Amino acid sequence: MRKIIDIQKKLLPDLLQVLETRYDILHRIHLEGTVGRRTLAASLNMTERVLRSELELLRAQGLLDTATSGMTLSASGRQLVEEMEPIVKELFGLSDLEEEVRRAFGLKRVIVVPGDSDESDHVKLELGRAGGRVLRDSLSSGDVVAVMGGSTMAHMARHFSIPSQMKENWFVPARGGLGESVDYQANTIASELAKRAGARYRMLHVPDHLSEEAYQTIMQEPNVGEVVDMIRSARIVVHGIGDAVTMARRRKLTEETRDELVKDGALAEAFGYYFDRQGKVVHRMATVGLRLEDIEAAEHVIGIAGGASKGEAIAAVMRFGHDDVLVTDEAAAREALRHI
Amino acid sequence: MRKIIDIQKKLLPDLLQVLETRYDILHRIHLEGTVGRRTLAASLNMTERVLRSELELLRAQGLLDTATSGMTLSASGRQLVEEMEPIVKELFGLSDLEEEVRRAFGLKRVIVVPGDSDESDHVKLELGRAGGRVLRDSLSSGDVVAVMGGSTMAHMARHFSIPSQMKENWFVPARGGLGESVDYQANTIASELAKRAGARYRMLHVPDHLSEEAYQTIMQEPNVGEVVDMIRSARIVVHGIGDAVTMARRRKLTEETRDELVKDGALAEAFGYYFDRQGKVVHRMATVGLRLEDIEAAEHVIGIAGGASKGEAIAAVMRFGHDDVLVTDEAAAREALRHI
DNA sequence: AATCCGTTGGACAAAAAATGTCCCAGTACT
DNA sequence: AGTACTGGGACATTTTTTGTCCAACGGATT
Repeated sequence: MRKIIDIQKKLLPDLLQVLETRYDILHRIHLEGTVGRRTLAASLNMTERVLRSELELLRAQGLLDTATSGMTLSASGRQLVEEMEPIVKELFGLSDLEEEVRRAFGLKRVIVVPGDSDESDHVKLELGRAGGRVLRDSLSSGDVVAVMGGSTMAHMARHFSIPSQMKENWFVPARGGLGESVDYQANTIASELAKRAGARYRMLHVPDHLSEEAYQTIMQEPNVGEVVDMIRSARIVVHGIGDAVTMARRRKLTEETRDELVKDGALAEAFGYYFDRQGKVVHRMATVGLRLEDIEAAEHVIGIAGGASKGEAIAAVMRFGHDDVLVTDEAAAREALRHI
Repeated sequence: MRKIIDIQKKLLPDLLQVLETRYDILHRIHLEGTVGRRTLAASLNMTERVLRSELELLRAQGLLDTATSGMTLSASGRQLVEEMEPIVKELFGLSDLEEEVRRAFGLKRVIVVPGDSDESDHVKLELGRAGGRVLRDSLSSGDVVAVMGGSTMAHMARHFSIPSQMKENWFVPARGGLGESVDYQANTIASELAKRAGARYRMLHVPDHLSEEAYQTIMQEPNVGEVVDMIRSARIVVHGIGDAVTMARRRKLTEETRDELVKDGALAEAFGYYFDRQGKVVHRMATVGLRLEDIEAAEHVIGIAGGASKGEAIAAVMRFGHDDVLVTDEAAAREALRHI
C-alpha cells in the first residue's frame, strides 16, 4: 500500500497533502456530528473560502450531507472515514515524527523521508531529492548559496532540478577543497548545482592545511578574496552532517589531532567544525571559507543527513542551534530523538 | 490495494484525473523513445503550453530527461511507468470499457461505474450520482430539462447537487404521470431536481390512457399546453431504460397489448417508446409529452440504466441512435456489448 | 557550407481559477 | 422574541494557468 502511494506521489507530489486535508475535514465533521462551515474553518485552521471549495467537492462526491443546521457525514462518508483511519495512521506517521524533531531542536522545518540510508541506497537518493526540493523552495532570485561536500550533498546535486533558470544566483563551495574524492568535493557540487539551476558559480581552490603566512598570502589573491567574500555573504547554506571520527580520518587529520578531538568529546562534524554532544564547537578545520558568524547570518541553513548511524551526530549539530531546516530519514530522526 | 484505490477515487477525483494525464504523457514518451514537445502535444491532444507545464513537473520529479533532441524517460521514469501499469488499470480500467461502448453505439460520451446494479444497491446509488454529474456538466443557464421517471432517475434526483444555483433553468417531466408510485414519477423527479438545482419546474398531471377526444380537450387547457410546449423545446432529456415486459406490467397495460408487444419483438422501453432488438420503435405509450422528433431535436439526450439484466435493453435503445450520453454500470456495459 | 526542420526555454499578455471577505436570509434553539 | 448559528451568494483581488510568439540551438540534408 505504501508503495502505491509512493508511486503516485511521483506523479502527484501534493497527493498526500490534499488527502490529508480532506481526510481531516471529514474526520472533524465525523467527530462533531454536525457542524457549520465557519466553526469548522476555525477548528481546522483553514480560511473559510478554501474550506468551502473542499466541502463542495466532498459533497459532490456524496460524502457529506448539508442541512440548514450544518453539515453531517453521509453514510458513505462515515464508512470512508472509518476505513481510512488505519491508512492515515500509516501514511502520516512521518509527519508526526517531523513535528517532534522540529520541536525538539527548535527548527523551522523538518523533512523526514521514510527508511534508513544506512540500509538502502534508495533512501539516500530520496534524501538527496528531498534536500533538493527544500533548497529549491528556499531559493529566491539573487541568492548566494554556499554548499558543503559529502556523498549526501552529491546525491542532492545530481538530482537537483528547478522549474525555471535562476541566472541571478550564485553557487559557491562553503570551504576550500577538503581533500575528498572529486565527486564529493564542495567545488564539484557547487558547479553541478549551478549548472542544473542555470545559475553561475565560483570555485575555491585552496589546499587544506595552511600556515598562517600562506593563508594571508592566498587571501591576497583577488580571485580567492572575491570568492571568499561571496561565500561569507551567502543567504543560504546547505551542508551535510558527519560523524567526527570518520570525517577526521577522511580528511587525513594527523593522529594527534584525532586523539585530541576524541579527548574533547568531538562527536559530529558539519561545515568544517567539530561539535561535542552538547553542540559546542570543539575544533575547526584550518581552511578558508565560511565562518561561524556567517552561518549565524545566513537566513536558511539547511542540514541534510540520514542513516541511523548519524542520528547522534545530527542531534549534536542541531543542538549547536544555527540550523533552520533539517532533511533526514526516518531511522536518523528516531535515533536523534533518543539523544534528546 | 483495491481499497486504497477506492478511497482515492472518492476523496481525490480531481487529482486522479491529473494522474491520468501525467501517466499518459509518460506512457507515450515511453513508447516513442524520444520525442519533442510539439509532436507529443499533437499525439496527446493537448495544447503545447499545458503539456509543457506537466513536462516541467515531471522533469522536476526526475522522471524525464531532456536533451536538445527531445525528451526521454529517465531510469526512474521507466520504472515508474512499469510499476504503474497495474495501478492505472485499476484506476482507469473502466475508461477502456467506456470507450468501447462509446464506439460500439456511436455515442458522444459514456460513463461506466464499477459493479452491477442488480447485485448491489450501492452501485445503483453510484449510478445515480454519476448521472447527476453528467447532467450537471451538460447544464447551461436557461436550458429546459425533460426527465423521465423510474427508480434510477429517482436515485439521481435524490443525490443531485450543483455548485451554484441555476435560477434560469426549468425542469419538466418528459411525459404525463405514468402510473407508477409517486417517488418514481417523472413529476416528482423533475421537482426534486429543480429544488436541488435552485431552478424552476412545471408538472404535468395527465392521466395515462386518453381517448382522442379527451386528449384534444386537455391540450386546450392553457396550463397543460404551456408545459407541453416547454417539454417539446427541451434541450436536455434524461431518461432511464427499462425491460419492455416489466415496464408494460408496471404501467398496467392490458394483457392484449402486452401480447402484442411481445409479438412485435419489443425488448426495451425508454421515454414511453418500446423498441425491438434492432432499436426500431414498435409501440408507443398513449400519453402527452415528448415526441420522437423532440428527442431528435434535443442536444443532450442522456440515458441512465444499469444492471446486467438491462444490458440487452440498453443495447436496443442505443441502437435507436438518438442518445448522446449513456450512464451505466460495468455489468450492463459488458452485457450490452455482447449484444453487439 | 548553407539550409531546414524540430528541439527546448524565455517572455508576456490574457484568461481562468482560487481566495479572502462580507453579507443575507434563513432556522434551531433558548 | 431574541440570539447564535447555519449555508449560499457576491465580488474584488490575487494567483495560477494558458495561449502565443520568438530566440537560440543542434543535427540532418541538401
